[in-house]
Amino acid sequence: MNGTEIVLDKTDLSILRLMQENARMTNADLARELEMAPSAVLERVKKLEQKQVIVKYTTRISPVALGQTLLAFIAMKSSEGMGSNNTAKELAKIPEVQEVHHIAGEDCYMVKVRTADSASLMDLMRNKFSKIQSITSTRTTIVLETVKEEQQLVIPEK
Amino acid sequence: MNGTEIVLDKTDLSILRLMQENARMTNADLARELEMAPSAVLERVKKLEQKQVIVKYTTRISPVALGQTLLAFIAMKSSEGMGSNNTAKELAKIPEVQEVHHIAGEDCYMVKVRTADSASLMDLMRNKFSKIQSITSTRTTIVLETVKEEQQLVIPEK
DNA sequence: TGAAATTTTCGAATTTTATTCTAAATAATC
DNA sequence: GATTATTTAGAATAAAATTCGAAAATTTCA
Repeated sequence: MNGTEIVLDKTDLSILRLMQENARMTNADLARELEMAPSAVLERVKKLEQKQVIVKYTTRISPVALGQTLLAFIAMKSSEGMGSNNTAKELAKIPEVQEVHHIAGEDCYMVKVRTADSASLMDLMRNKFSKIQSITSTRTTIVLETVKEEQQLVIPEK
Repeated sequence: MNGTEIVLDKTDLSILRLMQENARMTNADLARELEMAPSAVLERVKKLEQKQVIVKYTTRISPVALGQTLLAFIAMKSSEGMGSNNTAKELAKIPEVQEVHHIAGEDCYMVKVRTADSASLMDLMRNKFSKIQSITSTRTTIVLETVKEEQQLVIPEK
């Protein structure tokens, strides 16, 4: 046994499904939807937060509205030993780096980066990535158009 | 002139910065933070929603808690003409597909998929992807470990 | 420039929601 | 099947959301 195992019942899943769709839904509305007392629902939500099932409530902002029109995936190789992931941690510190994944296969990391334009991506590579010694190579793929981008999970009924 | 151009002042950016960090922050707290009347802040938030600067309020849920432990990037080639993006639209309909990007270079699309395990990814490929005739090849990269995953934008001061 | 028009902000009033707490009900344990 | 732990409900109170009219600030353009 692990002690960390998390049991989620039907009600929890419904809460998660509703909250995933609209994080600003009021507790009262949630209660109405689930046909429960607001106090009971609140209790559950707090537990989901405590158990870290709910990681964060966040607002999705249009990148275009903020002039952040460049998105790129960068496959990177690193010279570090397989055990350590210092390279990844260094990459993760950079705000423009939205994702860092350790991947199977030829390359070591898959990195997702969002910046204003290609000039600022170049900046980033020159001033940040180049400072991370362990990176031995990068292969950048520019996104021309994004058709879908979300991280909604598929939440089972039960 | 475009008519669609969006002007965001310092206050708007502060609102976005705070809301991006915590979508469930109360309007009252926002107002206190910005040292403004709640009614004025509310007005701004509503406008940001209307202008689609705020796209969505969403709850980030731990994939592990829901047993969704497999993440993969799939680079795809498609036989469709350059103008159309029907393939992408079909891919976007699949709930397990979190992202679909049209990319520059050899491949046509970069697709991000999250499922329970490798078996369900196989399922997905057999039962969904294979139904999309225009897909001519796929190259799947499995994520071994995710070090960072968010889509927080870097919001300028002014 | 400066008057008119538009937008933004404020503050007070009202409705709604969040939160707390105790007791009852339900579920789990041994 | 009795005991223990957990969950729920309901009522009470504190806090927040929302509305709206008026003042202030900003923008427009003659």
